[in-house]
Amino acid sequence: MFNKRIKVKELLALEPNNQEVTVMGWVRSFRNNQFIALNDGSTNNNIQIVAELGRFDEDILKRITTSASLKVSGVIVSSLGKGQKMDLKATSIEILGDSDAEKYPIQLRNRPTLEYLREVAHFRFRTNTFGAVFRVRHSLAFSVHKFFNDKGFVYMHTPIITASDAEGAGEMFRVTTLPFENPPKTEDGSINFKEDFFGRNTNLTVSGQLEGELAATAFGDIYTFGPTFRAENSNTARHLAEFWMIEPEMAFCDLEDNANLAEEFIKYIIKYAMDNNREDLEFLAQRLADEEKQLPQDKRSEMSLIEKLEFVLNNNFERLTYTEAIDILKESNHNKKKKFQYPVTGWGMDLQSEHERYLVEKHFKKPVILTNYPKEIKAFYMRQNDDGKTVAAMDILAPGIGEIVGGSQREERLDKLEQRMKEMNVPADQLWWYLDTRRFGTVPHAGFGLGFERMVQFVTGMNNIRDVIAFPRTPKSAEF
RNA sequence: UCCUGCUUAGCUCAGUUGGUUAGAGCAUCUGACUGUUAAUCAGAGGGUCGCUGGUUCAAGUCCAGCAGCAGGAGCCA
Repeated sequence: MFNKRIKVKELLALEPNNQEVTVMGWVRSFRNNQFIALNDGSTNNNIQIVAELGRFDEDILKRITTSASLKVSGVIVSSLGKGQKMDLKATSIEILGDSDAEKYPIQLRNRPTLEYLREVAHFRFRTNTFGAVFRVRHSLAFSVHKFFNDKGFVYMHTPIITASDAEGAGEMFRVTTLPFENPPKTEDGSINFKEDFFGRNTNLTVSGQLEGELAATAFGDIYTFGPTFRAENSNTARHLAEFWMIEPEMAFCDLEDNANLAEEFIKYIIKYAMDNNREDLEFLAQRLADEEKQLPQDKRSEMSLIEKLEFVLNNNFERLTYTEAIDILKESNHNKKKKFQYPVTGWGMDLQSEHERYLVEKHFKKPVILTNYPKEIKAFYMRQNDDGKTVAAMDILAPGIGEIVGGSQREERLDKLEQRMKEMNVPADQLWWYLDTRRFGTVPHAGFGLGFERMVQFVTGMNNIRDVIAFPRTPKSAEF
């Protein structure tokens, strides 16, 4: 009979009037042999349980240790203390699970570092920071579905295992049941994938986009939201080997429609979190401010986390073309004083992180949508513009995070697409099904990919992507 | 993968020009106190100084290799 419990979040919303309630949760602290701060994950706020002196056996009190799990019944009364409006005056305390204080790895008074908490990721949800981060993450994920559902998009589950490595979005993880020792070989000595489970070489997906395009040419508007895998040896605060990506794809849609949707979408999910996770965001804002106190003045954020999110909601994203961005960079004092590590050589160059950061953080100081990149530095499926030099690509750059969205209008003209694939050595025969959509009822269409964890980073202010996913997979790390 | 830095108690960190028995705060344990808010006070226990090798009379300290972690870069979302 656990369903009689009230969640702490609901409980704290009540007016104390001697109501009898039962709560269950984990001990955050036990002060003065009398006051238990109990948390159940519904909110970072704890319910203070008062175990009146002499009312409970010494051997029960001794077992009330950090992170022990309790079932507590009692009545709620106005608190005599200052830190909270109500107390739960306990009539019964049941220890559901002991927690050996000598061995439990997180003692909150030690102010454990984020790095340390990654080593005990199975318990880090029991801290305020990760409680807030993962409740916000949930809201963002939920609002993604709500946003698209309300617009009539169809949610597609694109395959996790794929046979095409055609997009070239990065190194892939191989999926196989062949034995490591003595795999079957062909006559020329290479591995014979005909004998593998799928009868061909298969990998974990690096993007659901190509399959998404197939669905968009029937449903009109679709989106995917699923795990994505990149076997790159990237060791940064914004890369994971396993991450979640949202990829809408819209038929009858051009680059401008695409950018409009992306901006509306980002603002929508931020607004949703602001409306539904205010307390958690305020906590995270304070956490970030405290963390930045250690930094020199010029490295601190100009705005608080909340102010930054409000600013994003209330201002249009800056839109400019790649060509305009190069001009701004070239004319910038930063460049003239040769302060870029990679000099701005001119049109055609790929933008380095430092260039993107300059545009977003120094020049415009808000999210930027960059469009119409040189075709040489972009993927084969992007629609060629009439100038013959650029493609209808779009990247959205966010302050502090960098590229958060990458998208484009897709090349819907079969001849142009085939020509580009040939130029870029993309095997057209493997992608016959993709090309078929251009043969039968092709339509102008567009879409983008949004890295979910980077979005969570942006909203929570967490600097390291490993701290916004429950169990991060990075090179040399997959413990949990 | 490249560059830089770090690795000393359960956690966060000091540790001088190489020198005898390696320190602190917090946590933990024991006791006291009891309307606390990261409770407070007193005491106690707790270390193969990341690993391997080298230099030296002597290495936590110097050198080399390896590993892990962090930050930056590249690749990207």
